[in-house]
Formats: sequence, structure tokens, C-alpha cells
Amino acid sequence: MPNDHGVAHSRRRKEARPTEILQAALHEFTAKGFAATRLDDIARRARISKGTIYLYFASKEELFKALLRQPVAHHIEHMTILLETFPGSMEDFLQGPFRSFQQAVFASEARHLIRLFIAEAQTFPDLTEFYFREVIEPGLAMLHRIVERGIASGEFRPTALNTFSQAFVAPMLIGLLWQALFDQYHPLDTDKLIDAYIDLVLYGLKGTQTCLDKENCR
Amino acid sequence: MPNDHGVAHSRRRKEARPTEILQAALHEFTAKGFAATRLDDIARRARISKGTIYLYFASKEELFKALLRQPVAHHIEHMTILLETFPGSMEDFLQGPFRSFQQAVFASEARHLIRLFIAEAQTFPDLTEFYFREVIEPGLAMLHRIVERGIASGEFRPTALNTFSQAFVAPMLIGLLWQALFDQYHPLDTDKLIDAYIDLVLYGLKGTQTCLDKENCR
Amino acid sequence: MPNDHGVAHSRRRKEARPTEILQAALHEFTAKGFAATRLDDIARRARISKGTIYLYFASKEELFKALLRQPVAHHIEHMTILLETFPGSMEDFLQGPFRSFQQAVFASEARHLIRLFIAEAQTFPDLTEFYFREVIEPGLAMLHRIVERGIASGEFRPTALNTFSQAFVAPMLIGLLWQALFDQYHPLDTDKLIDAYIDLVLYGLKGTQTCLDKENCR
Amino acid sequence: MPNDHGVAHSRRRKEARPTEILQAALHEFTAKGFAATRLDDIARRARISKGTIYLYFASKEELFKALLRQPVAHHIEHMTILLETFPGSMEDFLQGPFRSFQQAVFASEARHLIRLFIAEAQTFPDLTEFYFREVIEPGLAMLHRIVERGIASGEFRPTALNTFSQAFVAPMLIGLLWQALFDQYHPLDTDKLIDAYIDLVLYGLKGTQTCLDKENCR
DNA sequence: AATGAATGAGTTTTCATTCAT
DNA sequence: TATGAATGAAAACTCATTCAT
Repeated sequence: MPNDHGVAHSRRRKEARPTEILQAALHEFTAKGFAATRLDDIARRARISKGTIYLYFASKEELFKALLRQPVAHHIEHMTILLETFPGSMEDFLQGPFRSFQQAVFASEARHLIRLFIAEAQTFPDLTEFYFREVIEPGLAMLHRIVERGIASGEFRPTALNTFSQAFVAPMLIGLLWQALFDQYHPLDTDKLIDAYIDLVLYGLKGTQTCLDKENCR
Repeated sequence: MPNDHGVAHSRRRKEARPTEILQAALHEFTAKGFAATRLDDIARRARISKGTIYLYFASKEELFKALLRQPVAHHIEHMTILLETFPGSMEDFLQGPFRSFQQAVFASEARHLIRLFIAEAQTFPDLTEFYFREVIEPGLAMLHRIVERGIASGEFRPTALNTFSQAFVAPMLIGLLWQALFDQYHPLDTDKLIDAYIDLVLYGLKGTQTCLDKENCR
Repeated sequence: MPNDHGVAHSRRRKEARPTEILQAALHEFTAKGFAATRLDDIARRARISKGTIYLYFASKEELFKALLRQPVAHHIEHMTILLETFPGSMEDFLQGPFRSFQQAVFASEARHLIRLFIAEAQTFPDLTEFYFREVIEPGLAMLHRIVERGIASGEFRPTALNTFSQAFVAPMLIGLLWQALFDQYHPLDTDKLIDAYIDLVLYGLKGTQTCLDKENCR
Repeated sequence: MPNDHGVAHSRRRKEARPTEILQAALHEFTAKGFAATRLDDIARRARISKGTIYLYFASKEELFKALLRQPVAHHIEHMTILLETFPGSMEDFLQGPFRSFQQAVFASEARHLIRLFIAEAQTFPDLTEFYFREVIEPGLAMLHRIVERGIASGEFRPTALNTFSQAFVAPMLIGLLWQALFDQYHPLDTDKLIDAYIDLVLYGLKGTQTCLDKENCR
């Protein structure tokens, strides 16, 4: 019965549509930015007609926001939960889950989205607020918690890094932007960059431990 | 003598036009991005007519490129020359001229332009190449040179930072982006961020070897 | 059944669009020339929106070229084929098919297009080449062939007209231009003009043959 | 006294200005047509500033009309006067002054202006009327007069050419247009074209009268 | 008289959005 | 649901014309 098949097929596709559209949108917005991307291009890439997009997203802007709202927050959430129950040292956490998190970001589509967000944030103030509330604030809180726990346990010494948790993700940001902009001119090994940076930070944080005389070492 | 005034006024204005236009363009492009900025807006801000822009810039794109090509390279150049003749230690250089350089970037218009470049680089590949050749490559070379000189003189130990000079400017980038995007939600003291980071880097570079005795350490 | 009607209507219209647009374009371009014609006017005349034109033609220039490329060549082609198989005398051909051809040009839209081409040829060099290759060269070749056949059969005497086949169509050109420019001041009977001219040419071509005494004839 | 010189020089130039502008305008309008020609181009070619044009011509349109009104009429006038007092046969007139006139048109700037007029006539109805009254009508009258005189003296037979004097200048028109449009693809010897045509016309006009036996000479 | 910087109306072109099918 | 032809608002860009010098 072709009808049955047709319906089933249609339903299956129907459910997949938003995702298909978002994937196409990711590709196009990433390549050209919001304004320079045409819905036609997204539709063509998703192999649907332009009108169909409007069945699932109210406007180009909403599609863009939906794309950017999707996929970053859960990384942070996951890390935060992991941290709460993490039994080991904070050095182990940074060398383990935190490093993995950064590698995961580089491996995922999120890598494009972060850059896209930076590019378009001015144009979409509500996106900026969304990111701050959903990603930045919880992310910084988590980083702060790591340092706090490290200090509380005597693993870390107190440093300015406690106030500037942003610095923890600085090399990830550098890496993302470099990859997108300059890799063609001069490739960058982002894994090693992250490793080097974690070492640097840990070195700075642990500081006095490697020092013979704790009292005298700052 | 109205004639005198008129001539003087007109001449002064004529020569100032490109600069006036570029200033207005900086403001508008910065606020809305390339595509969303209308030449009408730039013209209105510069208090001239739309057509006048075309007397000085061939197109919206050329105006944008002219804006971005202007003002970053000379900062780097200045630093590079300074470094060559710098008599002191590399720690002094980082704490002195290098810190000043970063503060200068934050104080200047360049702060907006860097973010604008990141946002629009995808759309203007020739700008990307320009930045790589004129800013990134010489900048990295200079940073590399600092570490090399420090190692050669026994001031620094060899670390991965030697390979990843990008990491030196990571917090400046974080600071620029934070200022533009999130300062309204949570202000960031960029001066202190830079200080903290230079400390971190120096600590990592100089290593534990140098610290036995607080008075002697730093 | 409104649906049926609707579909039929829409389909019919869609296929007809390019033709409708070209007709409107013919009218407007003919009346005002290329530069002075606004796409708005063409759209209004075709009862569509400005944007629709761009669904079928890439630009104003392409629309103009499409208009001029259309409809002249086939006249020539038809004549050329006719000539190859024409059984009668060349006088009969000139008095018959060739005269009809000229009358057909006067009756058709081509009459406007030729003038339009003359007006705009400077601006569109590729159109000029197109006309030369597709219309002028084959047209002259055909005229040349007529004279040749006439001479070969002894019907015509050799004259300079053999080298200047252009002269055959001179009155048609005069007629077209007169009609467009001066008919309001002084109407011209183009049919009779053509007749008179064909007589003149035939008289010249047949020339001495019809004269009994060669020495006395001219 | 530099003032004197200056004034003299200025006056001399001042008087020459309109002509200089018209020459530049001829060149530019001829090359690109009315609409596509920019006053800037004309000014540059005349080595003056754009504003200066407006000291001598009220608008682009007036400049164009002034250009086209100039220089054709006097050719006709001259011919007409010549004809009135011409002592020889009309054949001599056609072979002499009339042929010279056509050659003069080809050699002069008028050659461009005629084509320019054809191209733009639609856009400037008053120009069309001007041409009809000043050029076409007197020109046709003169041609008509030639034929009449020839018939009156028994030199010519009555033919349809009497009614269609336009045909006399047909090859000149063909030649002008060919030169402008197709000479690059296939050069045309306009002198010989005119010669051939005058022969053809004379042959037709003198016709059967020079033939001994009317019945056999068509 | 001459200049040429400045203007802004006018035109082409693009593309998000709609809607009849 | 899905389509894609049609729309028309919006924006870049041009250039005749003006006018202060």
C-alpha cells in the first residue's frame, strides 16, 4: 500500500525536518554569516523548498537563534554535574574531564557556533543575554568552583586566576578562531595548545607545592 | 572676512573627509556588522550625503576594508623595533612595553576593529590574508623572539609556550570580546586580567627553579 | 472547480511569462531606448512585479539582449533555404520571395528591433557581433548568391551590385527608419518604395541584355 | 602686463569654449549614446570642469540638442543653391556635386551625428521635427528638383524614383551605419558603394530613352 | 568665468516572506 | 505538508545639477 508507505515516509521526514534544516543552516551561516546567507541556499542544502523552512521557523532570524541556542549549554551542564561528584583532585579534573571537554568542543559543531556567535552577537542582543545566562555564567561558575575546591583542599594556592576564570578558556578561544581564520596559512595543533596551556595553568596554580619552602614561596 | 573663513573651513573639511567617514564607519560597522550597516547611516553620522562617501571610497566593501587595514600593524611594528634594542630582561619587557602595548590596544579604536575583523573575516578572505601577513605573523614572530631571548639568557626555561606564542595574547582577546559582549552583564577589569596573566606566564616561564626565597623570587 | 482553473491559469501564465516580459520590454525599449527605460515600466506593462523579471532574466542588459537576439535570424534562414530550391528565375525570386520577406519585416516586430539595434549597437558590442554573424553575413551571402545565379544563367549582367549586396536592403532600412521617425510628418508608402526599388535594381541588373543595341544603351 | 595677456587669453578661450565642449560632446555621445555619456567624461575630454559646461549649456539635454542642431543643414543648403545655378546636365550634377556631397558627409563629423540622431530620435521628438524641417524636407526637395529638371530636359524618363527620392541617399545611410557597426568585421569601401549606386540610379533614370527600341527594353 | 565638492533623486538589484496550488 | 512563483521593501550605487569659493 503506497499510501501507508508514503505517510510513514512523510512522518519520518517530517520529524527530521527541523534538524535537517538546522544542519543546513549551520553550514551556510557558518560560511557566510547571518546577513550574507540566503534562505535559498539553506533550502537547497536541506533539499527542501524555501517555503518549507517557514513551516518550522518563523523567520530567518528565528532560525538563526534556534541554531545558536541549541547545543552549547549541555556541555557546560554536563561538566558542572561531573564536577560536583568528582572524587579526584582538581588537577585530575583539569587534566581529565576539562581537557576532554575542550577537545569535544573542537570536535563538535559547537566550534563553528562559538565563532558565529562572536560575529553576530552585536546584531542579536537577546542571543548575547542567552549566552551569558546559559553558557558563560554557569561556565565561569564551574571554573571558579574548580579553583575554590583546589584551594580548599590545599592543592592550589590562591592566585588572580580565581577572579579571572575567563583565562581558563582563553586558549580554546584562540584555537577556535585560529582554526577558522588562519589555519590555511599556518596550521595550529590545538590539542597540543590545550595541553601546553593546562600545564601552564596548573604550574601557576600549584605553584608553591613545587617550592621547597611553602611559607617563603609567595 | 567670510571668504577667508569659508575657504579655510572648506579646505579643512575636504582633507578631513576620509577620516570623518572612517570614524562614522567605525561606529556603524562596529555596532551592526558589515551587512546590516547602511551607507545612509554612515553618511548621516558623518553629516554628509550618501554620494559623498563615494567620492572617497569606491564601494561599501572598500570602505570597510580601508577601515580595517588602517590601524593595527603599526602597534606591532613599534613593539618589534623596541624589542630589538631593549636592553633589559625579557621579564621587564613583558611587564613593561608588552603590558603597555596591550593596554594601548584596549584604549584605542583597535579594540573594536579586532572584533569586527573576527566577525567578518569569513566574508573578506583578502582581509584575512592581510591580517595574517601584517599583524599575526609579525606579532607571533616578536613573541617568539621574546621567549627565545629569555631562554638564551637563562632567564626562562624552555616550555611549550615557545611553540604556542598565540597563548601570550589569549587574555587580550578574551578581554576584548568580553568587553564588547558581556561587560553590560558583568564588568571585567581588563587591566588586572592582563596583569594576572602576565604573572601566570612569567611564573610558568621562569619555573620553580628560581624560587627558593621569596625576596629573590620576583 | 476553482482549483482546476487556478492550476491551468497559473501554469499557462508561468510558461507565458518570458514572452509576456519580452513583449512589454519590446514596447518600452522601443519607445525610450535602453538607458531611458525603467524596469518598473516594463514590469507594470507586463502586469507583474519588478522582482519577477529577475526570475526570468538575469539583468536589464540580459533582458535587452534576449529581446534582440530573438527574432531576426530565422527570416534570413528561411529565405536562404527557399533560394536553394527555388526553381524560377532570379527576377522571379526578387519579385516574389524577396519582396515578401521585406514586407514581412515591415509587418513584424522585427521592424522595431532593427532600429533599436542600430540605436544601441555601440553600447553592446557582443550584440553587434551577434547580428553580424547571425543576420548580416548570412543575409549578404544570400543576396550575393542571387546575383551570382542570375549572372550564371545569363539573366543578369555583372555589375558592382555583386560586390555591394548591402544596396539590396537599403530601401528597407530607409523605410524602417522613416516609418519610425518621420511618418508623422510625411507618410511613406513602404510597399511602393520597395516595389520601385526592386524595379530599379532589376533594371540595372538585366541592363544591356534587354537592349537590342549594346553601343546605344548607356 | 600679465593681466592683459591673461584677459586676452581668457577671452580667446572663452570664445572657443562652446566649440571645445561640443567637440568633446560629439566624441563622447557618439561613443556611448546620450544616456550612457557622463558630463564628467565630456568635461575631462574638453579639459574643463564639469561646472563650466553649465556656463554654456543649460543642461545635458540642451548640450545634446545643440550638438545635433549644428552641422548638417548647411550641407543641404549649399547643395540647393548650387543646384539652382548649375549649368550642366543632371547626370553631371549627380556625378559631380551630389557625389562630392556624399563623400563630404563621410569625411565629416556629420557621419557620426546622423547615426546618433537615429539612435536618440525617439527620446527627443523636437530634434526629430528639427531634422525633418531643416534637413530631410529640403534635402528631399532638392533631390526631387534634380529628377524634375532631368525629366523636363528629356535627360531622364519618369520613374517611381521621382516619388521616392529617399532612395537616392539610401546607400549613404547604409554606408554610415555599416562603417559604425560592422567595419571591424568586414570593411566597406564607401566611395565605391556610392559610385556603384549612382551608376545604378542613372542607369535606371536614363533608362529606355537611350534604348532604341522601347518594346524590347522593358 | 571657472572650479569641483557636495548633493540626493532615481534606478537596478536582491531576497525574506507570502500564498495559491 | 510542501512547493516555488511572485512580491515589494530595502539598499547600493550613479550622476546631473548646484553653489560656495
